[in-house]
Amino acid sequence: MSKKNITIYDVATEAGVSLATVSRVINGSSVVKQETRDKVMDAIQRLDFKPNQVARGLATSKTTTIAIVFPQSLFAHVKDMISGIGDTSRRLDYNVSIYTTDEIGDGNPIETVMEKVIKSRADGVILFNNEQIDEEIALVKKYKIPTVVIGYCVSNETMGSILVDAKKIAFDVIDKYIKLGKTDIVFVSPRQNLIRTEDIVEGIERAYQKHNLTFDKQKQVISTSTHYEKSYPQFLDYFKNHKHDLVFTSYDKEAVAVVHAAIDNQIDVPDEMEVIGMMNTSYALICRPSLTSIHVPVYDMGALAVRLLTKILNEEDIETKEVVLQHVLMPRKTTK
Amino acid sequence: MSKKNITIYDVATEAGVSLATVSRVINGSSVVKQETRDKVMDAIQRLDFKPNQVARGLATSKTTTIAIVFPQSLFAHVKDMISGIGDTSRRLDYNVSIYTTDEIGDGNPIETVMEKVIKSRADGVILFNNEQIDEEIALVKKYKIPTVVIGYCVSNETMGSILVDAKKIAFDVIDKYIKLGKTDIVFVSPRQNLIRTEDIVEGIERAYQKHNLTFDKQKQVISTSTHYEKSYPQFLDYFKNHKHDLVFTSYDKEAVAVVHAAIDNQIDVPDEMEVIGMMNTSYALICRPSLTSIHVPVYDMGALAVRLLTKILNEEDIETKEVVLQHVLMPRKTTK
DNA sequence: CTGAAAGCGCTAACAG
DNA sequence: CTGTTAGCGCTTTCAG
Repeated sequence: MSKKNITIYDVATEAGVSLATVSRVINGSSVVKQETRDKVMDAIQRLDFKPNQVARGLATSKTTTIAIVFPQSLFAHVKDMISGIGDTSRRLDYNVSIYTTDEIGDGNPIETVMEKVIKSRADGVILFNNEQIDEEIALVKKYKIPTVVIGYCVSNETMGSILVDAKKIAFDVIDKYIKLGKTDIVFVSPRQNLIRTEDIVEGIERAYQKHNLTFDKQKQVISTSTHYEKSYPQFLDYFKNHKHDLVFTSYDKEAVAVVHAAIDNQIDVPDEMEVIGMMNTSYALICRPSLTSIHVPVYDMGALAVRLLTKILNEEDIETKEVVLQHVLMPRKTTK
Repeated sequence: MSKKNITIYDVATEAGVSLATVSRVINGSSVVKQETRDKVMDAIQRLDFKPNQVARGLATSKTTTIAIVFPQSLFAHVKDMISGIGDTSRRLDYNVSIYTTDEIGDGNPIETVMEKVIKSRADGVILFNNEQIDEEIALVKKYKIPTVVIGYCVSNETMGSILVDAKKIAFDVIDKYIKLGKTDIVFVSPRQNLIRTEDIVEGIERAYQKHNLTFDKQKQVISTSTHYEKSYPQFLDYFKNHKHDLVFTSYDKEAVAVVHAAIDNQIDVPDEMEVIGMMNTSYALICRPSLTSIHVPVYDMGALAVRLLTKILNEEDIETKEVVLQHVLMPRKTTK
């Protein structure tokens, strides 16, 4: 507290100009004579002046920060995107604030969290598909705050989405197996997931329909935990009296639990049963046998999310507010 | 833009009081008559007023946000702490902004990043031990910004640390093995790590010294990549003509690479060679055989980091600014 | 090309 | 217990 923060005003007197001029140079305004610009730059240097973003935010009603909000339980997915989000925001000169929901159980988390976002006056928010996404979307809509959501399709004046085509992903793999006569297929999904379970199931159903077969959601969809300590025992028990042509999971870690549990029940993977995971994370590599997985471009999804969001914020021209990225199957040892 | 943001002034007129009074009630000042407080609350409700944090920040020179900065490469560790950081900041009513370094390679990342932190006027920052921690600490010191660093010991007026006793962790395991006559021990570490490699090595050295043996850093410390695609092949090659009593790694994922590579070279784990990892992540569970690992209380470290930081910010009494947490060995199948 | 002056929305003495 | 009045540090017309 000894040396008070130096302000634009200090720079102005130091440089012998008005504070308006200083403001102009730090904002790169073109209309400043080179000579005075230099004087100001010098003063800034000498005083080690760092413009106060808060004050600027108040004056411009822009905070240049974007808020990302997600439930703790979705962390595994989100972390893979944060690199892309971080790099891109940094490049575009945005700050990013994280707001996590649930896990604490105090009152109504989502509303509470969104209230903080509102108060913070973040310029925009990035949401991730999850069980309560509709509620979250309703809230950002209510407060008209520009947002892009990852993994769930919405778009309007101030909203966009970054997606992979979950229905197609599911349809393609299932269709392929059914064609080979392998119709005993099961889909396992933890409750919280970045990719919409509903979409995957719909894709699967379509594949079955195409071949005049029906997919029985009651029996062919298994829900599980994101914790290996829970999912592995569950499947260890399950595979005592079950075996399928293919089990398809919406996240690699759960697929690993399936693979290990199957093997521990003397089911040969992939000869007797094949397994396909999703996201192509390190879990797929570490799994033995190594896991066939569907690669989803998470870094790019994060990067594009902030890019799209900034376009919305700047009211740039936008070709499409629903950008869908390509996935690719990474064949490894759990499939034939 | 149609309906302008409603401000404290609007609720003041709506409630028929002055804006100072409104300010008082939203800040929970005790000296407001219940009756007028009710009037104001009503108005706030009716207008759906959300106080502007930015304006408040400017007025109080407090942003109630803490910045966490780390290199992308440290993400695996940081993500495990963010739950603790998130929950605790939420409870204490702080926002958290993330600032990532490296990976982009534009100019001098750390200085650039810290400059953003300064401009944002975050109340405090949380740093994580990494290769450039000294530089980072120098910067926060220069700008006198309160900070707590995780995994690296510093403390002074405005700084504290959250730690585990890395030297002791290492000393204890190594001492135990040497006592059993198992002296052929190797330590593997990826370059970026939350736990200081230097400390671990020092702990190992002490254990050797205690038994009048010497630890050869050149040969007994192996550095590797955090990417399994890289570390596994490296060890697959390495174990063609190496075998040790124990290999100890500073992160589970690398231990998994070691275990798999050893097994693939017909080295029996744990009978011929034992392996111990660190952090006790899901990788340890998934590894086959399951990996013995040292559990580090990451959630608590995150939680305590923000708690300590807020104590520093509020100038509360602080017993100690270097809080060290307990670790615990989780024995599994890669040790006898 | 530069300066003066009026805010941005809220807090915090200081009176009353 | 409540209202008045200065700011907080910066941007942005509007003059000149």
